[in-house]
Amino acid sequence: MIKDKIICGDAIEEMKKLPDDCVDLIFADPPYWMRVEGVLNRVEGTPYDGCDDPWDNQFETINDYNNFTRDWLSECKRILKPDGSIWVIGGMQCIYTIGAIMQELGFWFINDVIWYKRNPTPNFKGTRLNNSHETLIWATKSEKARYTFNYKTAKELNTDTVEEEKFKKGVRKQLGSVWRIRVCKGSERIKKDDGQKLHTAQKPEELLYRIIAISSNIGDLVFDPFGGTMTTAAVAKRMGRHYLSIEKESEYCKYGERRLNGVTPIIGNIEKAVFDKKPLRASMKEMIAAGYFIVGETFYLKNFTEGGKLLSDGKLLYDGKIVDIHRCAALAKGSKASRLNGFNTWYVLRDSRLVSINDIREKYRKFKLNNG
Amino acid sequence: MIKDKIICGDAIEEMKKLPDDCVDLIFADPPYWMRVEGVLNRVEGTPYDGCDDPWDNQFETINDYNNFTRDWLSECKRILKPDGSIWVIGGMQCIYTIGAIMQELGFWFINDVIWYKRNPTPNFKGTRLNNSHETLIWATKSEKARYTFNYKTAKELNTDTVEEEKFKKGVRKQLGSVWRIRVCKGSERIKKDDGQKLHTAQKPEELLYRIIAISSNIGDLVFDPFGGTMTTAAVAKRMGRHYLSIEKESEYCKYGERRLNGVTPIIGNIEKAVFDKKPLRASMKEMIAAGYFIVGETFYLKNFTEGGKLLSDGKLLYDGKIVDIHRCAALAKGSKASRLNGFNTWYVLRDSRLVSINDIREKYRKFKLNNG
DNA sequence: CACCCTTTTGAATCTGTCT
DNA sequence: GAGACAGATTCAAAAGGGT
Repeated sequence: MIKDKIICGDAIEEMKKLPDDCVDLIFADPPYWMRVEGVLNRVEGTPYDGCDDPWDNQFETINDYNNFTRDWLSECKRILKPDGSIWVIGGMQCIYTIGAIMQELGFWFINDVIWYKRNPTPNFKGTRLNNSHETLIWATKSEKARYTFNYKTAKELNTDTVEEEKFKKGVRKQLGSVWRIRVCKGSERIKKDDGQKLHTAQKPEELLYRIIAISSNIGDLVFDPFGGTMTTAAVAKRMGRHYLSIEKESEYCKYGERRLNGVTPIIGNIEKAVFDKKPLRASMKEMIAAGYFIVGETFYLKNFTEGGKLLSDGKLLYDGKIVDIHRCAALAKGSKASRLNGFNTWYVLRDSRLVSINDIREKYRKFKLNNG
Repeated sequence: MIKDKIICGDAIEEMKKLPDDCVDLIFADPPYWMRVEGVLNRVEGTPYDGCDDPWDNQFETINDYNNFTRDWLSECKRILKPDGSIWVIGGMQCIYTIGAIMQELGFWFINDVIWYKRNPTPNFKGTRLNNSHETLIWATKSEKARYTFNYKTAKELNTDTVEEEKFKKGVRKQLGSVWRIRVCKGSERIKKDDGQKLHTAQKPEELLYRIIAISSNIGDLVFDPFGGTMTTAAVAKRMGRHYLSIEKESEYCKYGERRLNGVTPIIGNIEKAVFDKKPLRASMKEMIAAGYFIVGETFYLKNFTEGGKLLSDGKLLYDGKIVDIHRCAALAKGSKASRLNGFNTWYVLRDSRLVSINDIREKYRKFKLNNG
């Protein structure tokens, strides 16, 4: 499989050369149909294509744009792995068409995400509200897909709803669907040799950083059909992912190669998604067999209330009934719920002191990790 | 024309009975088609009382939903005045379908607006990003529509990007497309006589307040095809607009009537959009005719420098040339500009003291307002 | 009345893996 | 594919109750 490459060519034609189910993550920033001027533009307004190209003429009507959208999305769906996911970004001119076609093609939406710009261009004319956001759609190929979502890593990155001071102290909240991110400006902006900016719609690296951190793992292949300034590829490489980007404009490809050559991977906890690593499975039954719990011993609540006697199958005898530790937790606490997390509820006596069964489980997991 | 009424019946059928081009503003909160199944438990185990409305889940396929959407939007387009506008709200499950169909029907998008919820329901299971927004589309029937947009009123209402303290001091910034508004909870929520909430998706009054303040004027007719708890009608009535709402559920209509009976109009500067009121036109010529200026009198700069003699057509004789007061201001101040604002430049003698001609114009405007 | 602590609740496509 | 079972999971705001 081709990877870590920029392909200079037409997105749809080049995608057709790729095999089925070959990429883990797609980020797409497609051209959009601006009906005001009848010119095909990127979000924020730069012309997408040279006007001498006959490819332009396909976009004379909204119907042509729909067909184009359906074509590239269909190819994306084909090359995306069953458990992979896709992000598409767009402004109000195109995102509704794109979203509707995605649903028509069977894509299943995980979230739509708002990029709420910290420093949008003001609307000088005062004829409408200042357009200060763009929309991203995050989706899978099907409802059943078990997509990568590094929930805790996302939480770790959440600067949107936690004030800066609290954030520094380590306070983290569940990440939401509105992301406050700066527009790409200053030194981040790729300049041509003549000092002019290469592209007016260059996406900020922070946006791609979040997307890749949240929805992919180290070593995954990140694909971008409309590579542009190669932000997707650059951030993917920096984060230890593989990349593959298609771009039609040879000038963008040239500067993109140069940009990618300057990127060195930096792999930290976020990149490795260590917060989301799943612990070893540890059933009560096997912990009893390993001697970490003793059949017949009493389980207590934190306040020393007796909560049941341990049976050999890992369940508890409580009030004459045999129930699992989670159900028993709900009963003992008088909860309306049928089950509560037993590991956060129960304590046992060790050296005359109460010890959380969760702590004991952690010890067992370390043992299991070291001893096969 | 029917107005200030709740119509109990099917939205599409009842709209068909209304004439063409009869409403100024539409707010539509259609069924979202959430596709929720089963019971969702909170972390503590209690069930979440979400959207179990059969009305929301009546659609079998995307095609059914598309057809329904196309039907009600078509009727909305027909009854909306040529210079009116429409707001439609939806979540990620439906807004892309809605937006695409609106564009297909020829609606012209002014803005899409994000309702960024201050207190969204968290994602209890950590399965995806916390869905903390809904999307509104604001559109007209055609590109040519001269829609109402109270720009300065919008700015006046902007609490989203100005910190509270500065806001209190009167600092205002251009209103953007992301609105930070609380979810409707607590005492604002309409309760049934048994104490249960009437409706699972009651919209906050603040949201409607902004919409109506920004995109309508006193006396306009505000229409809502899916009235629900009648928030649209209630806020419209409070703001001195006429209302017309359709609702299928007779229970909602009953409580809606009760709610509307309790509403008294409160008309302030926001409601009247005074910030956006254009001042009366007042030409020099008509002010001379009304005796506010005397032909032949001298116009002075603030420092008593003579700046020209007033002619009968309202122009000034300056340095042997006949020029208008704005051009003359530039000449007299030696400015590089060809024209400066003459009303801020010139003074005339009244009772031996210099008086700004702008103050005299204000007096004249007051007179004109009171005397036709 | 002020303050503090607890309880309630909001348009939600809301579990994963092994047998 | 169904069933068993292990394991992981929430935030802001307002209402209500007690001191």
